[in-house]
Amino acid sequence: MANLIDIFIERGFVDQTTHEKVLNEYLETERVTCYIGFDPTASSLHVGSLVPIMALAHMQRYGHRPIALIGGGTGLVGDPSGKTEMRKLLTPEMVEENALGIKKQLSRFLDFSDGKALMLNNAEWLAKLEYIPFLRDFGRHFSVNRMIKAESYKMRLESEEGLNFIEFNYMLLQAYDFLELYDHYECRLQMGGSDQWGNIVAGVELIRKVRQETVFGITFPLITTSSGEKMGKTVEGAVWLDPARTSPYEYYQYWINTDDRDVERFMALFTFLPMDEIRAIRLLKDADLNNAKSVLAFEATLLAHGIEEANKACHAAASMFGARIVPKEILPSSTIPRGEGSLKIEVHDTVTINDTVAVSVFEDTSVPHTIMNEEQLKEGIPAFKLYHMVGLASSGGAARRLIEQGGAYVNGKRIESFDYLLTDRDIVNLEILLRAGKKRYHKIKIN
RNA sequence: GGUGGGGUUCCCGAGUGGUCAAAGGGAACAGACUGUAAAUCUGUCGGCGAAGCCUUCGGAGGUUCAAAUCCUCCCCCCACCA
Repeated sequence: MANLIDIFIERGFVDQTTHEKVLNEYLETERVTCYIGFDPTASSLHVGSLVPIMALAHMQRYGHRPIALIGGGTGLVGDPSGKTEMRKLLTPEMVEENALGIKKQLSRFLDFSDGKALMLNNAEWLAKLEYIPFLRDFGRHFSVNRMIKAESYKMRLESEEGLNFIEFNYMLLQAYDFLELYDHYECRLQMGGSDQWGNIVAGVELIRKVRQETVFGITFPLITTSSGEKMGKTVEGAVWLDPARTSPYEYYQYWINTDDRDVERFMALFTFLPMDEIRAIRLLKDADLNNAKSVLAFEATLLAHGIEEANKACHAAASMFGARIVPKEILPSSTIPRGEGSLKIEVHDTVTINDTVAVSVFEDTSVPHTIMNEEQLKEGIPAFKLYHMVGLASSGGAARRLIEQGGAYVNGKRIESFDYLLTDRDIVNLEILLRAGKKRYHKIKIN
């Protein structure tokens, strides 16, 4: 079996590790249990959490047992690591609700059957802690002198806002989690983002002090895009894994818009495609590089939403932006639909305008859409109002500007005037295709 | 608790009575160029069917023909001292 650490390093998952050598041996010789904590700060995980999720998934693929630990207890305290501002404190009800959503999403990446992966909530043991016994048994092992030197607290200690006591305790609780998981699940490895280094090391040290045992930690690098942004941020906010918040179509679009420079790196991190194939895309350019982006988008959507949604998103993209045939030589292991045969777009009718946009009609609900009845259109509705209504513009004024700047298209044709009246005459095959700018689409479906 | 400094539009930040919907930068959006990428250039960037009007400068009052700007009270943040 290939050593997992090597796989992790090869795919870009590793920032720092503790006891590199011993950890290597440990992973080579045993079926291990490892854990990563997830903050239940929202009812959905987002793209920013994909690195830890993928790390757990890799673990499982190599026969190890991953534990996803929901921070139901620690979420009540708030982790200050790497944060410039204090976290909002969560109520127990919120944590409970969020944990449910998170489990659902993790189930797509991890197999929780037969104890092959576990999901635990640290509220289980943290809520029961008593202050005095906790301080006496564990608090005495923590040196404040060391804690305040921790990188994870540094930013806050130097900031104007400072660090308050509840947050200062976070590290102790996370260290205690590790101990708990070590005691009850033989978990000897904790992973996390690079901002978690201090918290992870605190756990490693606590276990050494109270159990005289060596346990391990791995941190992931903070993944940013080449333009310096954090992963998973768009104007609309985070890119969520919950299809109700970010539709599979938008999710697919997020990935297809990946910067050229990031394709190889992201492919290694966010898909399971073999590394030799991924390395090959380094040589691609222009259209072929775009094909590689399609594969990235497809594979990422496949993992997060399943094959059916991935196919739909892929077809929707093809119908909106033009079909791409991904050659067999590019990422051959990917199951992305390739070529004529597999790319089924039911084209009942194709209207080609200016040879640039093909409007095809087929059953799909991926592209954002609004349902209207024909009556509403009979008397006509000014374009800028419609654009605002369906959310392609944030206000009437914004819609007006958009149109005046030439960024609005109806059925592929640029509209010249903001008060262009859309009527039932604009309906083509029971829909009207609105476009804002180069890549934002919205369909009006009739009836 | 004391003293001093602050809270401005998405973010940073200028503005100390009218010329302020508020400089400048960033982000964002559109156009051109392209490959649904990046870079670059140009334009836009509170709301309203756009004339004018309305809302905005921590909150509430007040002075004034006129307030982001002056006065009063309150809330919050920071620094130093306790």
